[in-house]
Amino acid sequence: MGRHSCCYKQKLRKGLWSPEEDEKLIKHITKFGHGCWSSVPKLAGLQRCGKSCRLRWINYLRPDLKRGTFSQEEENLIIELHAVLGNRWSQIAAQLPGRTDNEIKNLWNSSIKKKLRQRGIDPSTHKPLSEADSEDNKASKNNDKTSENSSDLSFADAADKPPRYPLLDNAAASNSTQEFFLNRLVATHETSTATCKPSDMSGFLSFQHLNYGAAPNIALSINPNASIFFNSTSKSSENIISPDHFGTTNLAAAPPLLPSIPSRVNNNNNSVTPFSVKFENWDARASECGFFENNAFAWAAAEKVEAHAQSSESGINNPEDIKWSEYMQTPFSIQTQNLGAQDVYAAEGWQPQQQQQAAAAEIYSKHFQAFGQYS
DNA sequence: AACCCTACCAACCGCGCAACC
DNA sequence: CGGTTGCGCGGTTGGTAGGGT
Repeated sequence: MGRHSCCYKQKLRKGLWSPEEDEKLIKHITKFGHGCWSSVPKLAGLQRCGKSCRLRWINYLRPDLKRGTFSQEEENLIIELHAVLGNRWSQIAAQLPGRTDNEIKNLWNSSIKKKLRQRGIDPSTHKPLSEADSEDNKASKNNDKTSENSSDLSFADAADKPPRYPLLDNAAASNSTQEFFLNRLVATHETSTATCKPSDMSGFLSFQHLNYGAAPNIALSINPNASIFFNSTSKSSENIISPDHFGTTNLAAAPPLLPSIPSRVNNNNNSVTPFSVKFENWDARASECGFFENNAFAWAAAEKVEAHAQSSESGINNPEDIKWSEYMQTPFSIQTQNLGAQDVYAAEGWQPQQQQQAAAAEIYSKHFQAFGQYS
């Protein structure tokens, strides 16, 4: 206590990040890594505090971020993990590749909490509300009008039943939730001797153990040969995707799972997969980092191919996050005249999407007005 | 058209912890 | 060994969009 916030220093910008700031930060980190965060803004030419830069990178600019809407499987997993871990968002996020603690926290507070209550489940205790009510006030019998609708949550039963968490049911039917996860933690630490990180719970839920065969949407292929550029300076909690992050002992022997994340698929709005586009468009492509040369993000391309195939087959339109195109794709497409996003997509078996780009450009210009305060 | 309300989410803030000096 | 620094986490805030009246 008592320490001054770094942002109290004079002339440090606060508030929303402009595309130019994002560009500076990304360029700097892709070239040099973040190293000491406090030195990043100076080296990158930003009038921000290091803390702000770190936050922006972790929550928004990191190339391995998935973004887009959460799948039902992801929501269920969050609920299950929250039942065990509580509000330890970073640990929950560690089990959801491409998701940030901030993102999960926001989802929890804005959506999941409400859904749980509607289903008669206390979001803090994960017990039926009727149970909690009877503890608080035995006289009040809360007859739920909450179970009138069909559930968005696959596990949710009526309020008078305890909540069911199918992943846990499948994996450890006889165990309590807490016991199951604790057992998983112990087992993982015992078996993954070489790579298990002691300081956190990374890998305590491998995808196989989480029965992701039943939840393939969160699967992720790992290229075991890929070295991650930021590994040397990143701590596990930053969730830079690395092979040992998902339970090395299991994944090493397992064939790579082809990712399919439906939330990223959209035929109408925008199907931009941010990092493959933006990084290949500018300096990082030619830089020394080998960020893409080593195929660390091969899954992204594979995902696009499969996602596109799925969307073509099913004709299902899913909501898609277009922020990346707002901030990144459009301006960089303009800057790089020889290699536009269309070329990248074409090269990777992805359809050129001029119309989507136009839509993104429109939205970008719309959002850009919001940055007028800085200009 | 204007206002209000709600939901969403990016960003900030304060704190704890660990490493460093 | 105590102070300082830097990082990460969780809680909270504030801006914006969208829907309703």
